[in-house]
Amino acid sequence: MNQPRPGRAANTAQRDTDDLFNPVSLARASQAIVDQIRELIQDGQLRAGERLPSERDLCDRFGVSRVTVREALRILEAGGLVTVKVGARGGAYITTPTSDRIGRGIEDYLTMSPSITAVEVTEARLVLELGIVPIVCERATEEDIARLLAMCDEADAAIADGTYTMEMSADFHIAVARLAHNGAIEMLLGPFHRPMLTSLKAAREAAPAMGKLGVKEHRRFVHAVRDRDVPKATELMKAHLERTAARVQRTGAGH
Amino acid sequence: MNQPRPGRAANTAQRDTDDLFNPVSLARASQAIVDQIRELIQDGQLRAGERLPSERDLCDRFGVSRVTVREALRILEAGGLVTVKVGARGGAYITTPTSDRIGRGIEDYLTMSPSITAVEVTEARLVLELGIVPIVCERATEEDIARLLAMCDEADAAIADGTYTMEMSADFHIAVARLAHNGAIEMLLGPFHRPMLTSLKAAREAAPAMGKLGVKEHRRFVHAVRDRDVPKATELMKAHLERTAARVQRTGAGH
DNA sequence: GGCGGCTATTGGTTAGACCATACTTCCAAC
DNA sequence: GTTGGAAGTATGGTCTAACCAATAGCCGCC
Repeated sequence: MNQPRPGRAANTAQRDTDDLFNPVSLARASQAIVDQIRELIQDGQLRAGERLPSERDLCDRFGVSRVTVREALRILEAGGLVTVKVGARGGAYITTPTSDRIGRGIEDYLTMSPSITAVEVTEARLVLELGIVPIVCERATEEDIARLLAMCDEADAAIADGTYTMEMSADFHIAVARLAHNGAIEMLLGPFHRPMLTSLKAAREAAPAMGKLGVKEHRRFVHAVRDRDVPKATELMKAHLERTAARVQRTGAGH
Repeated sequence: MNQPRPGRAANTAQRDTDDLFNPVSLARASQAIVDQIRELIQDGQLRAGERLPSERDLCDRFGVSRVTVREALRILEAGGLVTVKVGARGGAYITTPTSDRIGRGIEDYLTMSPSITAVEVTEARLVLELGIVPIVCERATEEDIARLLAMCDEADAAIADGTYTMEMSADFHIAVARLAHNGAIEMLLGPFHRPMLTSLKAAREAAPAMGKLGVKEHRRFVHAVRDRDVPKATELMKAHLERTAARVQRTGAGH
C-alpha cells in the first residue's frame, strides 16, 4: 500500500514520512479543477461576465488534458456557474446561477426523491405561500394589483371558453409570489408548481367547477391585498390552498 | 449551407427533402444524451439503484465516443441524478438527488446572485422558519424536545467555556426545522445557514453576550413547543430571528 | 478453511487530430 | 466610400486509440 508512487495523477499530495492518516486522494482531477474555479468565483477573484482562458490554455495551467478540463467545465456549467460559447471569442464565461437552473434542481428533488411525498410538497408550498402574504400585502403596488386582476379576468374568459388550464392557476400563484419582490422566495417557490400540476392533473375530477371556484377565490384574495387586509388575505389563501391540498391527499402520495 | 452532410455527428436528424424548418441541430451530443437519460429516470424506466450500462456500452448504443458519454455522465452526476463508481462492477448508478447536493445549488444562488441581497435572504429564512412553527409544535415528540434541550445545555456549557460558535446556533435551527418531519422544508431551509453564517460572522460585534441571549431564547422557544403553545413559540422565534435580521441589515447588504 | 495474489471489468486520463462555428479582416465590386 | 463576400483565425465539439488505476471475484496455495 505504499509503493514508490505509481503514476501521474495530481492526487494524494504524497508525504514520504508515513505519518498517520494522510488525507487519501482527491480522485478525479476534473473535480479538483471545479473546486478551484468555484472557489475563485466565491472569493470574487472571478466575477460574472469575465471569461476564463480557452480550454487549451487551461490545460497548460492545470497540467491536465483537454478532456479533463472539459469535464470540469461541464460540471460548472451544470451548476450554472459558467456558460460556454463556441466560435471565436467563445469560451467559458462566468455567470451567476439563474433561478431557473436552480429551480430545475429543486424540482428534480421534489419529483424524484422517494422520501418526499406529495403531501410534504403541498405542506411546504403552503408554508411559503402563506408566509409571503404579509409581505405581499405590504409591497404590492397599484400596478401589481391591476395585473393580478387582469389575470383573473383572463381566467374568467378562459373558463367561459372552456380553455382554462391548471397552468393558468399556477401562473397566478407565481405572479403573487413575485409581488413579494424577493428573489430568494421566488426561486424557492417556482419549482413547486410543476410537481403540483402533475399531482393535480392526475386528480382533476370536476375540473371546470373547480376552476371557477378557484378564480373566484383568487379575485377575493387580490381584493384583500388591495385593502392591505393581512388577516383576511391570509385566511383566503389558506382556505384556497387547503382545498387544493385536500385533493392531493385524496389522490394519494404518488408523484 | 447544404452540402452532402459533412462529418460524423449524430445531430440534426438530417432529412433529405428540404421540408421547411427542420429542428436545427441539437448542438452538443452530450446534452442530448443527458436529456434522454433524464427522461428515462423521470418516466420511471430507470429506477434508483439501477446501474446504467458501462461507458463503452453506452458509446455503442448512442453512437458517440466515450468522451461524449463521459461528459453526459458528468452533467448527470452534477445534478445528483447518478453516482459513478470505479472498478469492476463500477459504473453509473441511478440515485435520487440528495438534499445536500440541491442545497449546494441553492446556496450558490443565494450567495452569488447579485440580485439577491442579504436582506432578502434573511426575509426568506424568516418566512420559512416562522411558517414551520405550527407544524413543529404539532409534531415534535418528547424525544425531539429532549434533544433540543440537550443542545441548549451544550450551548450553555460552550458559552461558559468561551467555545460557543455561530455554527452551534445554526445547528439548533436546523434541528428545529427537522422536527417538521418534512423533507422538502428541510431541503429548502438547510442552504440558508451558511450564507447567514458568513453574514453574521462579518458582523459579530459583542458575540459573547449575543450568544448568551440567543441560547436563552432558544430554550424558551423549546419550552413553548413542549407546551404546544403555537402563538408563543411563533412570537419567540419571530423576535429571535428579527434580532438577527436587524444585525444583518445594520451590516449592509454585502454577502 | 482461510488468505493472498491473479484477472477481468470498468472508470480516469492522455495525446493528437479533425470538424463546426463565429468573429475579424480585408479585398473587390459597385 | 460603402457594401458584400471571401479568407483567416480562434475556439469549442467530437473522435480515436491507447494506457493507467481501482475494484470485485475467482482460484490456487498453504
